[in-house]
Amino acid sequence: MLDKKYNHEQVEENKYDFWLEKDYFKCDENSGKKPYCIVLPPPNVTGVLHLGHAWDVALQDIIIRYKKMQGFDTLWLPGMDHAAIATEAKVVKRLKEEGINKYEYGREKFLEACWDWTHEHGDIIRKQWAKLGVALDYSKERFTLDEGLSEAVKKVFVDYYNEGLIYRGEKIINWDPVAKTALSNEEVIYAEEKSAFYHLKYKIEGSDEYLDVATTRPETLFGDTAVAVNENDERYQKYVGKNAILPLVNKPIPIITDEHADMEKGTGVVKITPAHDPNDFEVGNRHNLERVIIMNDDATMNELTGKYNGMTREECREAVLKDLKEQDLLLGIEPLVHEVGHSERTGVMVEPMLKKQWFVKMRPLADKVLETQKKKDEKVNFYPSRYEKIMNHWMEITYDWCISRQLWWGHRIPAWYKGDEIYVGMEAPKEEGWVQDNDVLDTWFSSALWPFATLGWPSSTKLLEKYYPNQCLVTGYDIIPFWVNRMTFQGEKLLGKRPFEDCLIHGLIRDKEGRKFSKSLGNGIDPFDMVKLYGADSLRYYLATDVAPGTDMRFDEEKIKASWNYINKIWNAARFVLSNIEDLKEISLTNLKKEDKWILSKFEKTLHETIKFMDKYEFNNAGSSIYEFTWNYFCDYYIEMAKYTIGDISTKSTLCYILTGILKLLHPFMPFVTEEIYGMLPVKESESIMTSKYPEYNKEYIFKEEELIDDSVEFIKSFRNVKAENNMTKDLKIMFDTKDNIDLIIKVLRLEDNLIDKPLDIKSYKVFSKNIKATIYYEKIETDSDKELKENQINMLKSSIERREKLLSNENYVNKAPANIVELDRQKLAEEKQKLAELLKK
RNA sequence: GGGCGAUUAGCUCAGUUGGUUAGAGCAUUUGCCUUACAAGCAAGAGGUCACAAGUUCGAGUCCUGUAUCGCCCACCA
Repeated sequence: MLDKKYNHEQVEENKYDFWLEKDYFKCDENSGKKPYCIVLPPPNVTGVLHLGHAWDVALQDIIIRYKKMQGFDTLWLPGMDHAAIATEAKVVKRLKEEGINKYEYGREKFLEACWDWTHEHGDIIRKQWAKLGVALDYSKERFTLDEGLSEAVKKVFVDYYNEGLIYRGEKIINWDPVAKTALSNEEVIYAEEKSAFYHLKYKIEGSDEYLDVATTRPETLFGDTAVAVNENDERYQKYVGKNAILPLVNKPIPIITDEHADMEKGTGVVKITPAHDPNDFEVGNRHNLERVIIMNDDATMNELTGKYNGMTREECREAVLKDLKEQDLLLGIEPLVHEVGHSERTGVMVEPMLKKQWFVKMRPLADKVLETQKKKDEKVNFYPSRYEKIMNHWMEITYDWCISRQLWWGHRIPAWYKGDEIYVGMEAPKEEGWVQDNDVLDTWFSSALWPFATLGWPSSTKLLEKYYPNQCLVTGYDIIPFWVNRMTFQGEKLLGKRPFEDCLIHGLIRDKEGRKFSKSLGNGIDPFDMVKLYGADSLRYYLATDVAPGTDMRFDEEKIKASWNYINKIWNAARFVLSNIEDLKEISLTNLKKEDKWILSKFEKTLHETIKFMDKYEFNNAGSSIYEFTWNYFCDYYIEMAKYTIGDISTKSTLCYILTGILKLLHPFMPFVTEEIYGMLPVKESESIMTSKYPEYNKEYIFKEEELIDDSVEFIKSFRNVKAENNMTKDLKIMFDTKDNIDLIIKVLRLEDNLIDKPLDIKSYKVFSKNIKATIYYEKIETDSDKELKENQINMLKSSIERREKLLSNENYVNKAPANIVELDRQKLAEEKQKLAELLKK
């Protein structure tokens, strides 16, 4: 006998180990079954799992368990990401707390510390996955920095280099002066900041005239090597060819014309700093200007800035402004709010700087994706489809990807230098004197290979053959530019096929007020606190069903409680069923009663809907569909009715059949409790619900309406309504005009002692459904509120009848609207008229 | 400067191709310890679907515009 209350702790204990022991999570690449593969977005080993991860894996587990039960050979491949810059920052911080400096410690020992960190957090993450009950195939687990991935990464680098798709070049890149590394565009977060246009006086050499140069970054003037105006700008033509005097420095720099100078913007005069601005860099190239780097790697000013040497950017700006003012070179300050780039990881203001870095040439790779996305059967299908636009747009505008990072934790770049010579290869050159590049690759360079490198690529393995392309990828929309896009162009370039057929995108989880979860706000919620309080099943069900696909979610603990209540409801329904079917030997759905047929029909309808929603990844809709069936039909009606025929084989069979069906439909959402209850069924097809078959839509159990009890249900509702609205007590009397099909109604409504067969001469109330009619006799003094209620009812009926009559007299409506809709209106009208007549009679 | 999303009951959210009187959970009101469940049962109340105009017999749903909020993208000196 089950406990009276659902005990999630007890239910969830040991189940995961049982599944693992039975190898239920393992794929079977040698089976003839159709493959269904998802690779898990590898969480960073930086930390532990948060609510967002819980959401992400819950969705994937639902898909995997659903597909497995449907007979697919499922592979859900787990793994973790070494997260180069993020992990390195954590390890640096930890060492610092121990008084150790990264550089003094040395590369080798530092990497050891990183591996220690990785193993520690990897263990925690695996335990967390277990708590959530996710069906990951650990025998295939990978790490972005493991041997296989490293080989794949090297191969891509070498091949691309030989093909000209990877090159080393000196360009303006985003420099993180805290992490002291280059960043890609995607790693730069733009945020609005209060700033100003500073109008600087650049005097014309040998004249009293000057140019008004507006800039937001006066401290970069030391790197100016020209001043540009537009060639069509008549205001400044007379100065072109002359020199301007660089303020403070008093160095002459040429006044040039360039298309970059926009007459409409600012004063139309722009200072050119080729080593610290991407646009100016281009201008510099066009005009062969000198590139003067004026900052150190930590973004302090360097020796080229003279007395400002050693100042931070901010200090230097203050000092420069002060000095400019003193020398009457500051024309004005115009307040301005603009977007300033910050490092995604360290939060520091990014410095555009001229650096020699490695790049991936993006245009040909991106074009291939744009081409493929036009082909219906070859494209990545996004759910919701609008996210496809984000990827396509990115492919259109993307430019070369800076992949080198001045870090230690990661895939070291397979390039060696000897003087001016470069060697790129899988192994170090044999000869003496070659020195390997010190840098590592962007962490996303390896994760971009995740859908196939984890399956053995570049070797042609059985896994790769069977599970590539993956069937689905699940991730948040914030990861599309970093990861989804890059997997797509890499997969299509390297394997000639999309990496996954479907891409299910979910939103971000926020706190109750709609704010992002963040350390600084201190609003974080540990999902495992929730697991402890309500169980993993409750948390998963909540996460999977709360919002429509692709939208953000506001965290609400009350809803997890509601999920718990739902499971408790299922638990108790199971308690009733199991305690009454202990002696059931087999399910026999013959000699069915009307109510059996009714619930079976409802179940088939629910199943049909559920499958439709599951296949579209609309778990919220699938969830509601199952919920409604379980609670409102099975519990509220069928179980109540079953109590009166519980001895029948057909009743027991139907109870068992429906309960089994509910458990199966819910299993992907709440694996633990469904496994627990499934294990107690007297008749079942397999040891575990995980290896049972998902129900298939069966028209055999769709019965005709006249064989069902919908009409009785309608009568029951009508009776309860009249009884409650008139505050009737148990001593009401009722006379049935209809004699057929009323036994069940009498039982459910407990009317055995209230039946009479002759009218009484007291106040009466009509109760009826389409086919069943009865009169309640109940004497009660009518109060004002009763009268009001009745009047309201009459008025509502009258207005509804009026509306419908008008509608039905509209020829356009009757002719153009579908016949069944019109017919329905006619029926309703007739019913309403009848009801009104009954009410008015009294 | 482009693009996307949101706006529906007190709160959090659903509403598929336009079609019964717009739904759910929580909260709320009334009545119930009915032998699976009081974390429950039964019955209610609660919404001019942000605004305006349009198409249509019919609009929460489609078209146009507006407002507010949010997000993404973009080299605005």
